[in-house]
Amino acid sequence: MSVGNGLGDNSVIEQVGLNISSAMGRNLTYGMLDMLGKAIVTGQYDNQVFPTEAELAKKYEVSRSVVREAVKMLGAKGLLTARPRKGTTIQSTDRWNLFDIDVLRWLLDRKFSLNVLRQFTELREAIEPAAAALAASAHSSEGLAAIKAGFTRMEAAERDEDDPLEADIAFHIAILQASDNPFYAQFRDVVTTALRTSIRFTNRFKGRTASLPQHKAVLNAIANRRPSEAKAAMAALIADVMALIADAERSG
Amino acid sequence: MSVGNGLGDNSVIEQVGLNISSAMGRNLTYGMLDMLGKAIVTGQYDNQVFPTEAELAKKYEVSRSVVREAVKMLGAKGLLTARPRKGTTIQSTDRWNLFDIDVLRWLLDRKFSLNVLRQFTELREAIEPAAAALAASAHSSEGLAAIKAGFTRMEAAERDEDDPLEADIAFHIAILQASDNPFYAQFRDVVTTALRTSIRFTNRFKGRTASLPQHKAVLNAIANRRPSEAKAAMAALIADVMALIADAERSG
DNA sequence: GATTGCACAATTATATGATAATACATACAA
DNA sequence: TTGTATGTATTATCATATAATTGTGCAATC
Repeated sequence: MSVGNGLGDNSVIEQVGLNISSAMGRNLTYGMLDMLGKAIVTGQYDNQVFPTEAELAKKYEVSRSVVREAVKMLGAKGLLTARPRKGTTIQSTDRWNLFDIDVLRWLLDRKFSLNVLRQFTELREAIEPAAAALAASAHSSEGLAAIKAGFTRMEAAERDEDDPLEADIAFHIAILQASDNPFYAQFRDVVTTALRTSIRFTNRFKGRTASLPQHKAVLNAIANRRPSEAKAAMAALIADVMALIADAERSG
Repeated sequence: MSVGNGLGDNSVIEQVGLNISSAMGRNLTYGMLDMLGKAIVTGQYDNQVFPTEAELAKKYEVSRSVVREAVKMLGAKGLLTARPRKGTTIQSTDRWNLFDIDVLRWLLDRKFSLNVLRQFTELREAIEPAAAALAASAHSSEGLAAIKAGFTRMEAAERDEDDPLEADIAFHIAILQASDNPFYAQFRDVVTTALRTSIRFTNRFKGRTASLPQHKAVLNAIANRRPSEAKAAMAALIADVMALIADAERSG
């Protein structure tokens, strides 16, 4: 099945046909989702009209069903919109659902920008202290146990007996969950994704190890049900992260 | 085409067949999305296995393509997941993307959502003061102009020359946008949806009219580039909203 | 009796082709 | 200039067929 259509063959890949194969996802549709999503977010379609269903199907050698379902999912995430006769078009970036983990991952996978990391940390400065305060007043015994477990893992990581990043994440996630507010808990995957990606950066500076005493202060305040203390402790902790980023922005 | 299949005919509607018709959305697929999403969120499938594609297609009298594309969208929003042989299943609520405006709308549309409204306002208590602070230090001239415009609309609404709810929304949205941080700006649609829905509740008590002086304090602080003042003013404003909700929760 | 392997079946996944609906663009008419 | 008809490109919908996946149960084996 030849591919030399009228679209212009500007790359070897295009000539051969982009073989998605379910290696890229759990099936063709999810492979397509990931490939298109990444392409859109990285701006590969910026100065051209987005292809039609038929063109995408031909280019990626999949059926129109696969294309349509992937496009529908990208629509649900705010990246695309489709209209008869008009075609499929990329929505303006302010319509993108940044709290969708796929979108966030695509965003962070691209040429990583300190700017995005800073903006994200600005959000954490609002969310996490508030979550800590809520956790202090509302936590269940299991919630507190999870926070403690996270801290214990951080101590273990200090002794090289656990992964420091995963321990750190576990601690922060546990607090979000302990807030007993689904909107705060919602940031779980977002914080995880963003931290996991940003570690490349922050690792570069310190020998790592997020400050254990600061984390302990947060833990204690929550355990003793002191909301404003927990809030302040968490705010201090994230302020340090922010200072690190500001440093990096200055030094380039 | 008879519908008396083996699914059990427990309602008149089901006997006749649920006619989606594109009146429910811009087309059949979006109608299906809305109908299924609402049904899932309101718990209509809670104690039963979720229907298969074929069953849904028959029940709603649409083709499998329509069902599949709607299901894919609901999957992208975190509500559903599908596996061969296993069928389509509802994901646990902590996987639902609460910052998707459709999901949020379905959540708020259901009865007894005062609790959700309170939890959402707890989030606003963190987000909006921080956004106001950022807006105070980072706002552009257009950003400030939009905030002023929102306030002007609120003044007009006071004189019955504008819709008070829409004016209030415009003010808060403008601040989120002026923060110049896409993660904060992201809350635009969420805040809009939530406020628009919540008006039913808050309307019940006072003649409503969000406090004009309080909003003016926020505006002035931002205009004069005083972040901490803006933050405090906004926090006071939302604390009042929260008090209103707490009142409602007490009185039922 | 427990484990392993195989056949079967249910369900989603994919492909294909046909027709309908939508709405942009153009030409033509008033 | 405005309105109207018509052609046409694209998504929307339907129908049907086949493939892939995987849980279930039965049989074979140890």
